[in-house]
Amino acid sequence: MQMKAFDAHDHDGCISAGIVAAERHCAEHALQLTPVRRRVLEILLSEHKALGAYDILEQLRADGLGSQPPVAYRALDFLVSHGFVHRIERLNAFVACSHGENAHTPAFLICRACKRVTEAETDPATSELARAAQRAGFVIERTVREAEGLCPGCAEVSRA
Amino acid sequence: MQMKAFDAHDHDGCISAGIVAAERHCAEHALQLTPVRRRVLEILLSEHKALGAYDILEQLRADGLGSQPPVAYRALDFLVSHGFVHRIERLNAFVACSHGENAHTPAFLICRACKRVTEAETDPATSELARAAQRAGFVIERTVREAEGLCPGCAEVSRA
DNA sequence: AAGCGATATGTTATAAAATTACATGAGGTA
DNA sequence: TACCTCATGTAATTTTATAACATATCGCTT
Repeated sequence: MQMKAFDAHDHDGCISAGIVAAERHCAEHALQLTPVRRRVLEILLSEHKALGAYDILEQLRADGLGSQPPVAYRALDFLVSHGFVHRIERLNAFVACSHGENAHTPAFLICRACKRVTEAETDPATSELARAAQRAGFVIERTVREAEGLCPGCAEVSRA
Repeated sequence: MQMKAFDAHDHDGCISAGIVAAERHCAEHALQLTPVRRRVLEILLSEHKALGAYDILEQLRADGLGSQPPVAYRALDFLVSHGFVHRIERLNAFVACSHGENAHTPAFLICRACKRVTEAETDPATSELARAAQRAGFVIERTVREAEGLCPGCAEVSRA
């Protein structure tokens, strides 16, 4: 299991791996990783933090790549719908996926102090949500699992 | 486990039980269940659906109980912070709690067709989120667990 | 090459959700 | 009374998201 966001690591690798994975997936599925989409993904890959659409838009603007909200939202829709980026409902914000390109059911740990977000792979079948749904006869199409709190580093600081 | 929202039931009982539980809790804890707060709780108890703050505000306005957004948001903040109401992050909306007054870690099943929301009690300790947090050394303060899909009734209709 | 459909982007305007800041009011209590 | 706390009233603004319509680009067909 990867849980890089809260640990020191070679972050340049995260960026290039994310871009490469997206490029490959797009090539294989006849999808267009256009300049705007690619740039939005890069922006999100540049830190393990969730960014709001307007934060991203600001950076796009600085790059001369689009200045109106729909530009950012459309790129984000594309990236989210193909699994390159996840939306964090709790924050109305977005993070780059950190699990290569395969479909998955992620859970997120959101540090309220340093704002980093880490993605944990979960087994949807064994979750409480799935069990509750089964008991109720409910057909799940999408789930949101997000925990807010303190990452190891920030928890330690706050105890000190 | 209660999972009333998707089943036929004596709904008047839900409303009065919700109000009574809130009244009692407020009396015991020296909290004020003011007319606006009480009315917002009633509005939310009147259906097992999530309502946006502005939907609620509209009803308050009709009742002459307040017409500006902060009125609704303040009442909702109060009700949420004392556990009488839950916020559904996925919908930016609110539902009345259906589990009496004790603190709990609910999960929600949201039907995208009929819009009803049901609350399932979960054991936070055994959840995927808790396991992931434990592995990472993350201290959870709050969790969001929401599943979107089709309730039993709407799933059947869509299969027909 | 001209025309066509599909996909992506540019731009204006607006909607929806939430908060800030400051004024007012209703109770208790010293 | 004077004061404090809690709750409400109100105006203005900020933040997040979408609708609607125009333009551009690319591949395909004829």
